[in-house]
Amino acid sequence: MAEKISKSGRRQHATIKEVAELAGVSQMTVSRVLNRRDVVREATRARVEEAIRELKYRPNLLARSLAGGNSLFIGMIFNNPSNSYLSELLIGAMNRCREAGHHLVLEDFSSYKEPEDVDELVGRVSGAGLDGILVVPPLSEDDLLLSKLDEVGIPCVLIAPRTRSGSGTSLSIDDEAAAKQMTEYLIERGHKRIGFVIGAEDQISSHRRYSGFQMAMAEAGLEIDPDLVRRGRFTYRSGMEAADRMLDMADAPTAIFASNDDMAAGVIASAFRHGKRVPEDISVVGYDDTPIASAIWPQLTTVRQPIAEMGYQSVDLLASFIGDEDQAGKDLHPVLDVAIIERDSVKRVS
Amino acid sequence: MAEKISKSGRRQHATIKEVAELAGVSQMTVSRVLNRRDVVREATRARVEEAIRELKYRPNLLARSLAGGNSLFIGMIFNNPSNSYLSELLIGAMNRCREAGHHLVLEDFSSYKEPEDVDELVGRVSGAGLDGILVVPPLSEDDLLLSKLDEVGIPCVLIAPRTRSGSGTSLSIDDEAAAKQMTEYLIERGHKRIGFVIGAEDQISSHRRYSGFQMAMAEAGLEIDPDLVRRGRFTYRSGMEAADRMLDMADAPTAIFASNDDMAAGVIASAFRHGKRVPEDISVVGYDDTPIASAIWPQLTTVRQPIAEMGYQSVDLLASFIGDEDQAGKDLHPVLDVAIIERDSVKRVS
DNA sequence: GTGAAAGCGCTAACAG
DNA sequence: CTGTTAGCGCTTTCAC
Repeated sequence: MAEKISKSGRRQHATIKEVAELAGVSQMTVSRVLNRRDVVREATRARVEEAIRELKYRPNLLARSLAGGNSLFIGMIFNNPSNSYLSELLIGAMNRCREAGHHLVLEDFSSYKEPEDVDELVGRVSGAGLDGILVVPPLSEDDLLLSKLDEVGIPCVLIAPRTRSGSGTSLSIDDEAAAKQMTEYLIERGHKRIGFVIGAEDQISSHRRYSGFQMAMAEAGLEIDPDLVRRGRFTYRSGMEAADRMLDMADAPTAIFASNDDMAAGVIASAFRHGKRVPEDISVVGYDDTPIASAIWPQLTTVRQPIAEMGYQSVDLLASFIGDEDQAGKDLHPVLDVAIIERDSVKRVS
Repeated sequence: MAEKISKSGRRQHATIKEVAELAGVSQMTVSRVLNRRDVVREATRARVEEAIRELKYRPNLLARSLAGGNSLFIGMIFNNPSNSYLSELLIGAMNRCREAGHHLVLEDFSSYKEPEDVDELVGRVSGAGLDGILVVPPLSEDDLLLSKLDEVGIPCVLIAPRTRSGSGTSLSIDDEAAAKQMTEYLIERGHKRIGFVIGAEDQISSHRRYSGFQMAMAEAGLEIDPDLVRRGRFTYRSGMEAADRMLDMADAPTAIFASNDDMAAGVIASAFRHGKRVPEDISVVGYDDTPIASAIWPQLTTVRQPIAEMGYQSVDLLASFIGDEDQAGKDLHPVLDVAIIERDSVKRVS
């Protein structure tokens, strides 16, 4: 280790200047091979790369952003800090921010309970010198907040918002297609009497997921028994209650599709209370692939959203929205695909 | 809004130079009032502060850290990206990093499955020019990884590690005291026959939590029935199985303390299968306050760790460890306090 | 008390 | 293809 140690005991990293000296070129040339801009001659590039390796040089991101002048301060607002969804979003967003030299600033909006709170909170982000904001659900479904944000004119990317319109940009996943796919998965495995637990009435994803279920059933020529469709509130308990009603029926379903994992876990609890085994006596599927899906037993077959990917892309979306005057020709509301995660809660019936 | 807009359409923030001009002083003076170093004369300071307000000036953190020369690149390694624990830790750490001008770099170690993987992974962080590393559990309990990290000589803060010793620093919470407190909570509410589900054998927190349980029982003069102590694996299913055995007994416990929330949820599922109501027929408590604790029904009374606070403090701990030559007189292994979160899974018995 | 100069490490603009 | 000259916005000397 030939590293210099400053008086503070910190490691000094090699700088571009030292690399340039070792390679016998100018700083600019080093900078060029780093950024692969114009083609540096093969021979010089090799020398520079050798020097970089030797000195274990790593570009200083701070200096890079400062000099480059194109580094955004991006805020991320959320109201549920203890949430695995947030954790994945954060990872995706941070990774992209680091790559692109942007800076992510977290703003906790947990204290937002009453409509009166919104002004203070929005003031906090608008006065913070942020270049743009990433709005994490369920904040992205809050019309009051959204309109206030729009008022102060700060660029926003809404993550999984209620609607895909609006003055800003948004990033969503196709709930309808996903629910349709999951229903088809059940149908392919021989299920015909399928129960469905709808989510909370005020969340748009509830409707879209139910609609996907309806589409798949219709396409397969299967009938939906109205008694097998119950509304829940996206909570464990509401899922349990919904299932209680279905399983009390003489002609109980062979499978239940709950609109999220919490409710699906509640459905499984209800099955236990009714002396039924999962998946032998009844198949259960969820949606979201939250930690509860793999925590419970049997582990839940469910729908997984590419959450980290959304975090990653949301940064780019915001950056391109801020960077360009004209938004023409750009997809301001991209939609991402989901995947079915097969675990142990579904069984084929004959 | 008198903001200048660059050709790229980005907002230009006011700089220290503009503030200085408006206030009729030098940049240096502005810098001084910002950093509250030596006392700037009251009158000048007022002028500067007025200018700052007028221009909505916010110091550029990039430039500040670059010039200051004291800004760390801190890595955070984890192996479970979809985890609410990580999300809170991240929030705490990021907030402190922003305040202190440090940079947090996330490194996903999920691919670490076999001992062979460790060298490549450690190489990734040691070659990345990081000043230090925050090790998130359960990585902080992995002796192989820890020794490799030690070998390459990169400063680490271990979050909730197996032991409080070691060459680096660590941050933990007092599992034993917390479990003792929770047991006392149950005892105060009249419970005498209390079941306990131990966690996975290889995790040190399992032992500490059980030990806290034993201490409280002993101090209260209560006996521990060996049949009421079962080992689980920190999973839902293992909690369910452990409770199955206890609830099959003629003399079933009136309360069960599971060493984490997943197992507690499994205990509740087992109670359902045995036709018991929670908390009317049996009280159940967990540990961790993960999302599952408030997702299930009834909501779990549990122990909450100050996770975000740990993230926050871990950054300072690392920074002070890196910054100073002599570690004398500093607490290298601080221990944080926990809190009991009262919800609906406990009932007083007479 | 306050200011002027120099530079943190890098990249943009223009030369050559 | 490569080097030179300027800064990015701030803080650190060291003067006054």
